[in-house]
Amino acid sequence: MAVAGRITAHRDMGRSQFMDLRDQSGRIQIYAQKQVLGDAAFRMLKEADLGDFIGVEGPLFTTRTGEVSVKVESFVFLAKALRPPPAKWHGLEDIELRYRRRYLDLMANEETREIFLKRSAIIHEIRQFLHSRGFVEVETPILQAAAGGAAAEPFVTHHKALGRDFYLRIALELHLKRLLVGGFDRVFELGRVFRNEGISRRHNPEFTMLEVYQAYGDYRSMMELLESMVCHVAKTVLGGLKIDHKDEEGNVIRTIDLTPPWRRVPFKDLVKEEVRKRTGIEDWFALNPAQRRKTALETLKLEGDIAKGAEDFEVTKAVFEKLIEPTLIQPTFVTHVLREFIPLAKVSAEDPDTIDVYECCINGQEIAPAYSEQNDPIEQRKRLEEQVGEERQNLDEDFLMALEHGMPPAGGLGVGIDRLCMMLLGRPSIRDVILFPQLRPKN
RNA sequence: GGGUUGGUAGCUCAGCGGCAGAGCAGCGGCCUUUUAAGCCGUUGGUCGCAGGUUCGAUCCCUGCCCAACCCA
Repeated sequence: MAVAGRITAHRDMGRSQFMDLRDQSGRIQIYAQKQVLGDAAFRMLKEADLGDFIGVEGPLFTTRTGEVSVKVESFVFLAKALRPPPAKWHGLEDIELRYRRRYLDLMANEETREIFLKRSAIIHEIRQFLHSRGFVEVETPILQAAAGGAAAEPFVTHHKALGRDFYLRIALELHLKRLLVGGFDRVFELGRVFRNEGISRRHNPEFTMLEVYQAYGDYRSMMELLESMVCHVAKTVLGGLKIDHKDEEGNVIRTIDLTPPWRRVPFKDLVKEEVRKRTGIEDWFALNPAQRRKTALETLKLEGDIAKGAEDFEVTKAVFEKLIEPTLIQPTFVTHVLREFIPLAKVSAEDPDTIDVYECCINGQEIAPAYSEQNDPIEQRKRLEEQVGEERQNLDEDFLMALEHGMPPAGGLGVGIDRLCMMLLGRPSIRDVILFPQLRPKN
């Protein structure tokens, strides 16, 4: 038997010694005896520190207490640790150190290793699922001359040779749609996007996004796709569709039930009902913009959530995001979202104020929006020009030109992978599911 | 941005005006089936940073840095 790994514990008995070796696959105990190794070699093995890596050879045997162990006949030093590992019993509890020096957290805490092994499995199963449905995985530029596809502040960087600034992408959308124009009917990209915003329990400035586009589909087919994909992942990685979230004492604080079909409810119905419950106003959307603003600020107490110059639709958006989204714990497709929210989606035939879009909320957070993609080049130009206003340099002219060559009707889906992991793994902070979350640099 | 809590040895923490402490890790011993091994001994500090009050500050005050949580 030959094994190698890091020394994580040693129990010195004088003329014999037990050690625990660990690698990614687990832990094994080794047993060394002076009588077997000889004075010099035995002494050298005892010199090894916690954290060192060694390889040992020898037969397997079972100890008096029943543990299968390797009896060391020979060993070799593989690597030296100059600094000690975190304490064996308490592990590493300091939350700041766990984020800043994740390697120590991984060394010390089994739970952390579990989370990131499962995150890896989740991403693997997402790829499996999409491949099985004929989707092609692609990679598109991260450095972009104009950052489009979402309303978010981009990071700016600089290309020396070209002598100009570039933006880090804030979404994958516009390049994937170019591929639809090019004839790739089923594409997806799983990659990092960057948004120049604050850091919180739910926001990391760089995060992982999945976007999927399916020609000849629409937002309804994207419901089936998302439901099936998330259920596939939950079954294969977690073994079931019911997910318990626990507090720090291990008490179950909520159970998320992913059993399809998920609830479907129009955006306006949700807002009307919530406003009626809180204010008695029968129809929020029958109010005029001034009344809406006054109600939101004074009765609903959203003064901090609505900017001074906020547009009317942003007032309604704040009502949804602050008062309704946090209550959507069980999977819910919020459909028929107001058209101003997303300029890249098709207007709904049923209600021209709204678009063929859903926002899928689970665990009190928006996890995935999807829409019937706007593919009318003239309408698309109009909507994007309205959105950017005077700032024409933010208009992606190449994308608009691509659309003019004809894009098939398509359903598109975006999934915040980090938030999906939070939901599936029951973690309350995005930092718990990102290996190296962004913190303020120390010193 | 505001509030609350925290930052003391490598790790986990106590101490809260009067010599800087414990457990684990480390180091030196004893111990040939242990597993949080055990026993004896022992080293280790910019008490987050900078000022202030005081005979004397880890402790009280002010400012700043970092973090977690809550609020906006």
